[in-house]
Amino acid sequence: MPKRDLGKDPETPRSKSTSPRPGAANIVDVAHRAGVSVATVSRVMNRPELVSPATRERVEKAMAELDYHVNRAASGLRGGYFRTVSIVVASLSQPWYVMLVRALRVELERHGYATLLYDLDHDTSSLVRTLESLARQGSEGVILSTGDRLDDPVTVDALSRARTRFPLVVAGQRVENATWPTVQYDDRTGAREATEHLLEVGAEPVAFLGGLSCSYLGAERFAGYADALLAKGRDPQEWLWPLDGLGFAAGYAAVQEQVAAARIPGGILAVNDEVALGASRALADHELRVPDDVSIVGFGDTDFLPYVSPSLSSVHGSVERIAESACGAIWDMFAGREPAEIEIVRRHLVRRESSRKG
Amino acid sequence: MPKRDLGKDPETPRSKSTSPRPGAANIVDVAHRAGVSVATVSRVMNRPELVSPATRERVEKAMAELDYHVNRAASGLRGGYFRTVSIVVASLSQPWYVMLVRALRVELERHGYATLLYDLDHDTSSLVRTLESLARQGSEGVILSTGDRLDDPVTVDALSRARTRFPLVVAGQRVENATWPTVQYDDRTGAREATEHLLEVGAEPVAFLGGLSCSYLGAERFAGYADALLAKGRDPQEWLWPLDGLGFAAGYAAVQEQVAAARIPGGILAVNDEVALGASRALADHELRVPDDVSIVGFGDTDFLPYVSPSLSSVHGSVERIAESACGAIWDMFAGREPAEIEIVRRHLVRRESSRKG
DNA sequence: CTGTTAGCGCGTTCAT
DNA sequence: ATGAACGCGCTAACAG
Repeated sequence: MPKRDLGKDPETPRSKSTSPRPGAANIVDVAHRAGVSVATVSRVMNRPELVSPATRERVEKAMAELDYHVNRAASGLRGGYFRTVSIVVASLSQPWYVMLVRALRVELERHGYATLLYDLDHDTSSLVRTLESLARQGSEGVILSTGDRLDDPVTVDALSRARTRFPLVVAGQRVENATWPTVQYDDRTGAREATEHLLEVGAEPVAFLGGLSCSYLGAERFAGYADALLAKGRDPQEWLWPLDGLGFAAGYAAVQEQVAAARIPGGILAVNDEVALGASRALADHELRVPDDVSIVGFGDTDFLPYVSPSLSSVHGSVERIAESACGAIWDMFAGREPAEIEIVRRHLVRRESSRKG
Repeated sequence: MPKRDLGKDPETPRSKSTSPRPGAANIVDVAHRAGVSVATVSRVMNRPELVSPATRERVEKAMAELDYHVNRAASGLRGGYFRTVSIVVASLSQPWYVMLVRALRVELERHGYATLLYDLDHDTSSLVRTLESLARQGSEGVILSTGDRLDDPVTVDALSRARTRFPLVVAGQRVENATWPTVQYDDRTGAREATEHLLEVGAEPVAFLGGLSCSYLGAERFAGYADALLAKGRDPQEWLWPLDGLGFAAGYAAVQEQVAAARIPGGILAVNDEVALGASRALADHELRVPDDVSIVGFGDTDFLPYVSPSLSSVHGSVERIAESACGAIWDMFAGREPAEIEIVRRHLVRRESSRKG
């Protein structure tokens, strides 16, 4: 297997600039201009506390005058770091992952790190490939977030090997016997509470709208749903509705199909907010009113929920906390410390019109 | 002004790994194992046609066995390229920019390029700072997309200087006398057609919901709106509604305020889809029906539009075309060719429930 | 507090 | 078709 990482497409033109930018100032130029050695310039950038204020000022002036910017390649080569972290997400078509990327970026930027972005588009083989090529792409660490199942042997192997190459933290799920740090929501409890809420407002029976086969999140949320139903002596399998995809269209199609078959529940717990909105629209198209006929609760508490009609209830969880924890684990690993193995972020239900007492 | 790009926060732990990964194989190891010189290994990676098939195979086998991955830092240092492009967007809170990022990533990945992501969050000073630090962050080129005004002297200067440091393409707007290549939508025509459509369905008067002061896009779309109104002898200023922000909440608040003041139009052209949805909800909260009382058209044709109630009409424009053109310009510049100065992508209206003949 | 110096891993001549 | 050797710009020892 060839290990070429670069420009596989012969059509792709390659950058001509063999040496960086012709007129660009380098550290030697700055040192010269400031009348100091390159080491001092380097210190001003990396360990300013070791340089006298007067010297530091001279150097900084020289840097400004020459429009100097450190060369990341040289810096990374010598120092072994890049001040760059990779984020790998399941799919940017899902708003929650976008929220996560935003939160992570803020956190990373705050610490002076740049962000490399990868989008798997729910393709597992793409995960393995991405992990493989991430090896030396120039990022110091990787934050992976996906709700898709990660526990098949090939993926676990890829993840384990990746872990030996760079700090890796997985946001969103926990794999048995996994060796990497994990941050995730308490999805099971969140789903149980949401289901209990639906039962409380009399929205029976409650259907669970979410695919399970290849979704870790779906399975986890279904487990919480099942907890609530079993406590009431109901069969959780009876109103388990399969879903083909995780977007608006999938939610719409699934509900459309069930309702057309005259299967009409009192409430729907959707695996995410997009599916919930799709479901809501499908119900509307069948003259079913939300929440009077059918209540709906989604997952994620995405920003559009208050503005759709009816506004959608959803299970909230702080994405900032996830981001902070994930970055915290990364900083720990950078520092050679052992990160906390698992961090669980609590969820809570946000009630809106779609699940009011009807 | 100090030019430090790295870890400003003293609290941030720094990566310990002085040399990359301890056990990582490098090009020397591969050469040794394959019984060739490092030059040959390099050729296998970069100019495989110059290596005999037999040798190539031996080298590739060695690379696989050693789990070798080229070191981007060293490669970039020597070769002056990174196979990385930076994307800078106005705000990831707006779905259109997310769509753009997705499309760009696909295009870049297809050509073997990684993606660095920056989010300005509509902060102009942040743009200047970002551009500044992008200088040598390790990306070969920059694609900037924002609808915020770029034509103040400081920004233009920052952009012009950036352009001397790396290939830069601006997606979304054109600045007079600008020296950088631009790809953008034909927003003015799109807005005119949307307004004409609203007039056709009898949704008069038509209000324009969009801030102009700091938004290039707002101004452009207003111009198209004004074109249509002026052709009918209407005053475009009369129903120009200011907007504080560009999200759901801003659209909601603006319409809420106008309606509370008993200013009720027959139609609303919103500067984007989020604003349109916020507006739609505000109308609903005032017992105004869409489209029977008020029609709405947005901009962007975001994916949730068909699933809200009523579904929202919107001005569509191919984000893939924008992405392709932007990348095309980047490849041109990489190859030393002059890119096309301006590329305009056509728009067209997608009619949905919110602007049906009422 | 500051200067000197040795590589980091790779791509590229220029040899052969 | 292949190899030897140089140096890209920077950081981190170490020396002073």
